[in-house]
Amino acid sequence: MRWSQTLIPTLKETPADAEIASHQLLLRAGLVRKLTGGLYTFLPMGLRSLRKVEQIVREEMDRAGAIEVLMPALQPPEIWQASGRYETARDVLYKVKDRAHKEWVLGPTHEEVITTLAAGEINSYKQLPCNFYQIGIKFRDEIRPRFGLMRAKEFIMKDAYSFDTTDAAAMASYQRMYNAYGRIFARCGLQAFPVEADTGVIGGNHSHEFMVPAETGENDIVYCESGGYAANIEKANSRGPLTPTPSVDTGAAPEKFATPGVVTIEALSAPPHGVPALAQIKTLVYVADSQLILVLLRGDDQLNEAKLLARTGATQVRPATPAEIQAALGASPGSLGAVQGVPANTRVYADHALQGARGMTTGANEDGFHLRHVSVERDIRVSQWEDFRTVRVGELCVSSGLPLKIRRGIEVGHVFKIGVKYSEKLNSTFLDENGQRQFCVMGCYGIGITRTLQAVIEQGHDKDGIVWPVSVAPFQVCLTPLSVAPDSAPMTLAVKLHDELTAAGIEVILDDRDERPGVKFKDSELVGFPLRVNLGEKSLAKGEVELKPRGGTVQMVKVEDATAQVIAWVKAALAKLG
RNA sequence: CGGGACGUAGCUCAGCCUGGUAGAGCGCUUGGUUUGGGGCCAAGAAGUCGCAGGUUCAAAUCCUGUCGUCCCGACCA
Repeated sequence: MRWSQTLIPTLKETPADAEIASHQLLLRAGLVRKLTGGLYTFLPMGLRSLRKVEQIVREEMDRAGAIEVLMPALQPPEIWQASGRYETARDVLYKVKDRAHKEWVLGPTHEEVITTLAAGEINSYKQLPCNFYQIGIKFRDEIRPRFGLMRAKEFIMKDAYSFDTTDAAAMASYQRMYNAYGRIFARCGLQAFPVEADTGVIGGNHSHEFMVPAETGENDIVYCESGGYAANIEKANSRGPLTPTPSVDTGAAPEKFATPGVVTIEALSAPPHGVPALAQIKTLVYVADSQLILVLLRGDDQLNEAKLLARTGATQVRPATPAEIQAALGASPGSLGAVQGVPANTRVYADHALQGARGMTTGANEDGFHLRHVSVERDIRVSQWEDFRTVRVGELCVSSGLPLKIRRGIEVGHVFKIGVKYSEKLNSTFLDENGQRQFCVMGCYGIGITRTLQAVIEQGHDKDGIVWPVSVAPFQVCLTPLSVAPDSAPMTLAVKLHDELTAAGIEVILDDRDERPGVKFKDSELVGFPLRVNLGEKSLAKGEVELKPRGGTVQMVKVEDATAQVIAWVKAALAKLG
């Protein structure tokens, strides 16, 4: 390939609407162009890298025994109604109408479609286990697309769905995908590691996310330095708060006292009241699937809504409005408490940190008053004790006892064991050895292909541009003749190397532009080709060319050895990635 | 959906406060020069100042509305 025969529109200046390095470089290196918010066109170099990530994923899926299919993006709403997600996922569903005004859904994911397929095609335990995958476009009505390809309205995903006869067999399928994911990210040159994850709207009970550590990531990862524990903060737990909750039994009964204008934990902890946050009870009112519930936490803890969703088993939770709170409890936010005035049919959830708590202070359910000397288990009708709090840095790891740390990460993959949620709803069954009809046990496995591509850039760049792993670079080698006159020595040799390397299966781009050396060097470094071969009159006079690895130092090579040396360099670099 | 910032040439931006002939750098075109790290000189093309109203003799500039972009939050399979 010749540089002048493709489209590589590099930019000297940073586009104003790109915030993070990888997004800026996608634009500056001419890999993509924005059509509008959250929608991008892939240009030739971006497309080549995208195809390489896809190919790595495809090879590893095939190796793991998964079967490639391709499902429609346009889907009938009926299967979404059947699964229940027409409602629960409505916020991200794009809906379109045809000329007869019938509604269709643009698929944000494909559990419904694959399960419908399996319901029709899988009838016997002899057909199981099986695992179908596809690489295709997903549509999600994101509230806020951002960071280029990281969170887009339309993106490319590899999704796989396993079907098994039993829970144990499903775990084996899950483990195969988990292992394949490790290989995939390693081959992409990415440092990605698995963390325990919340299962969210997809449902299920066992899940890991693959995270690329990056300050610009949108997830908080809680991890233990022992290496034995890592979890998304939505899922993470610890041995509890570092400071003990008050638990001395004074025998005193709850006592109402006036706190005019005091409506925050912080205000109550300040003079004149001076009640430390950890000795307060935070009373939150939520609506879980239209059911009003109370959630009690220690005053200095933060509610983890993902845990609330999981522990209550609700499909949706949201904070109650002030009007709903007033109607149910007769007080305003800031003066709420669960000691008195809670309707008998209202479930009261409490966090474990409050178990055994005595001498606590909480709202009196009367504006302008609080209660002191509250013993949680004596004075409050708690329906259910659960872990609802958000873990904080420094708390102790449940297994190792070491202090936990938190860092940011980009989620590039996610594996779930789903169970029978979709097979029940969409009737995916098989007959077992005894002729009994059973539901298929499912798992689902996603990799954000476009996001992975950008994560590679986020992890691999320097001040000059992208530093591609050789496995996903748009071209492995860039030939840079410093003179491009057709019969000049540099150009003649460049053409010869280009043809020899291409014949040997090396991916080569020949920078045949009549530009000054500085421009060509800067561009090749911006786009990030792993190996550049400089062909200039000076070194050619000595019978040599220069090999310049991206981010490395120049190595002089005899002209007659150049082809073999380049091939060896590429092979060695690929081998390192596994 | 709440909070904030911003829409002026392909890109990055100035001009707006204090209304009066539309600007710079990069990029692009042409010519010259240069030739191992985005070189230099000269000439040139290119903008309904996001859009719609309003105020005014006169609006990029002031006012109102609207659309879009980016950031923070909420949300997130």
